[in-house]
Amino acid sequence: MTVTIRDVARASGVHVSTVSRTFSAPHMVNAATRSRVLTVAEELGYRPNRAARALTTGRTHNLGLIVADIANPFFPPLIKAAHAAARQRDYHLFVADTDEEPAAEEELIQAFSKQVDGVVLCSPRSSNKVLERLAERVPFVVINRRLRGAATVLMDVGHGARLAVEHLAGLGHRRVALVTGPAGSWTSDEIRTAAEQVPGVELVVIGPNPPTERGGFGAAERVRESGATGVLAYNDLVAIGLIEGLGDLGLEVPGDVSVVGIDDIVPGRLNRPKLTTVAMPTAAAGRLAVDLLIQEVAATTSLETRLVVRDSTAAPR
Amino acid sequence: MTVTIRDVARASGVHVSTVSRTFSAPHMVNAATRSRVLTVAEELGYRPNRAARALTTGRTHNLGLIVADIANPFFPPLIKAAHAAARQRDYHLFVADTDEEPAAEEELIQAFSKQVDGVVLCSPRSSNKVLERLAERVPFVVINRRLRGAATVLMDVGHGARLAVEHLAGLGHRRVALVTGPAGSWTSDEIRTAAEQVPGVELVVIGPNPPTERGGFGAAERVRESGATGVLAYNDLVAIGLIEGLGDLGLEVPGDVSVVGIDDIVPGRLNRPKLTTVAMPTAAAGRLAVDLLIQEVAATTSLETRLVVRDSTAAPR
DNA sequence: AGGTTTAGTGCAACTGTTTGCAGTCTTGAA
DNA sequence: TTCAAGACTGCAAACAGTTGCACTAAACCT
Repeated sequence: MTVTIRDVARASGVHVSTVSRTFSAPHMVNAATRSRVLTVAEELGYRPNRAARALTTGRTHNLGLIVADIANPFFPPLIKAAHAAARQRDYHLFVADTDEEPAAEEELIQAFSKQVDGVVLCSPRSSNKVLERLAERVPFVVINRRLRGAATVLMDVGHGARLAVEHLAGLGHRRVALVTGPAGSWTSDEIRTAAEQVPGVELVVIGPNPPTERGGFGAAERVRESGATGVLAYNDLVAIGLIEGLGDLGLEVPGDVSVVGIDDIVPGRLNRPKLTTVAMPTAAAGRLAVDLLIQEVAATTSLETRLVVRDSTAAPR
Repeated sequence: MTVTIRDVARASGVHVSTVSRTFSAPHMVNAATRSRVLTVAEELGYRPNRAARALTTGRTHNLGLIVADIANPFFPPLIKAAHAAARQRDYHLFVADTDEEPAAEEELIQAFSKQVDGVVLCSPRSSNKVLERLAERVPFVVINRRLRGAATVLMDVGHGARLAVEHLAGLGHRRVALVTGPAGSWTSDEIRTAAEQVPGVELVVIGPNPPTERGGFGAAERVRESGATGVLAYNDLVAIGLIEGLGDLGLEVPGDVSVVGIDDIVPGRLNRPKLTTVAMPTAAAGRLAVDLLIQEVAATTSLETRLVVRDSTAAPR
């Protein structure tokens, strides 16, 4: 049988409320009593039941984290950091995967609402209207999306994209292709408008493309036709696929064309050539998101991105 | 304020117990009453409070999943599959990361114990003694480890390793190096004993090595010295690092030496050359583990591994 | 017609904690 | 010495459900 607060109370000769307080408000109980209760609790192997506690306090000490696809290499570092931040304050973390389905997103938030103190929603696919309604049921923080009434954590891709194009320009590339992501993607737009602002380079836009390796692979032909010597890809997966596609076309990277990705996922670091990329602070975002949630502040924060130069970029022939 | 079972009861003119039953034992309530209660509940936006339910029933409908490192590419597919399996039966999943620390493992299980109906423990680092004691507090299923009294899901690396070495032998390699993992690793031993059983190849063991890219990189020199033309690496990360190290030494893969990895992680699929590897059924393992947990069966299952031949292996020069 | 089952519902106790209120006992100050 | 203020601690009512038991009424059998 599980040992409860009553067992501890009986065994240490005090009332249950005293036992309760030694755990949830230690300063309210006499030092001697407290230590006696604690040792008895230790002996009996007592651990407070969080569900019961949640019932009265309304706080569960649980958080929810919803991502589009756990297996997409972009997310694990974010999940890991969020988990670490949560544990640090003694919170537990539900992790959920929507499989890119907006409906699952809504469903999950509903299901979580009674069971968590807040949820962090990563790159949500649902409409603003839906999210705003949901935000009334449970506190939110949204990563990578602006949402009225919710705390948001943004990563400044625009800045990174500009750095990337400037890097290419600095190497001497005059014509650079932008291999975009899916139509209507907020990120894709950010990248594009930022890239367009760099003087001295002619930008040719190739897209929309699926945000995957296959998407990049499929764009290789058009990149060659464009005559661009430098490429900024929607993300690392696209960049890696593109490099492979270019290889099949007989084009070397970075010899014939330079390509830079965005995200800085692990496969990019391991790939050959090692990918030059815009590092997204996913870990920082995950950590910050849970901090905002726990402290219940409704700020909207923007995180810096930076350029990581590796081996997939060089001066043009 | 949140709407409770009592609100629904009042609004539909029945007792709370009837409302309770329409949700937890629908067959016990008259069809007409049931539908009335349901529509009222819908109107009011009622959702059962799982924490409260857990208090009386003792079942939380939550599961815990503990892995060594969320950001290690080996785990995300497993986590994703476990999550999907859990959702399918309306369970939620806590995910936790031990950062490779055995102490964190124990701590997490303790913390979970009151809050979940079971936990799946992936490649645990704790001692059997500790785990067996913990198994009394909460049902377990362990992946990748034999443990008395707990359901276990094993992946048959040995079989895969044999296939890999046979593949190399079939290509004509007579001398193959085994780049092992950390000393005392169960997996490492499995691989070795299986590899030794393949006739017609001379096996040279190189190790122990850290189970990382750097570990593989560092072993390149010794691989060259060994004179082996084929290599089986402890895992894909090691294989990838090794390929890079060999490259730095002027050795081409698969031209000069063939290498096969183990795990089939995403970076291996994306790498150039694409990695020949032993595919571990991590997704199946995750799914199976939660199924075992939910059905409370204490079986010990073994999952098949298979060889995926890609571009990092070829006949020797 | 009378007895027995059965379906449906209500009652109230219980799950493990928290917490506002009230009581007791010291302690310090006037 | 008296009174007020603390410091502890106990009491009991929540929190949101579930469930064994009892009760009623209808249906079913002889």
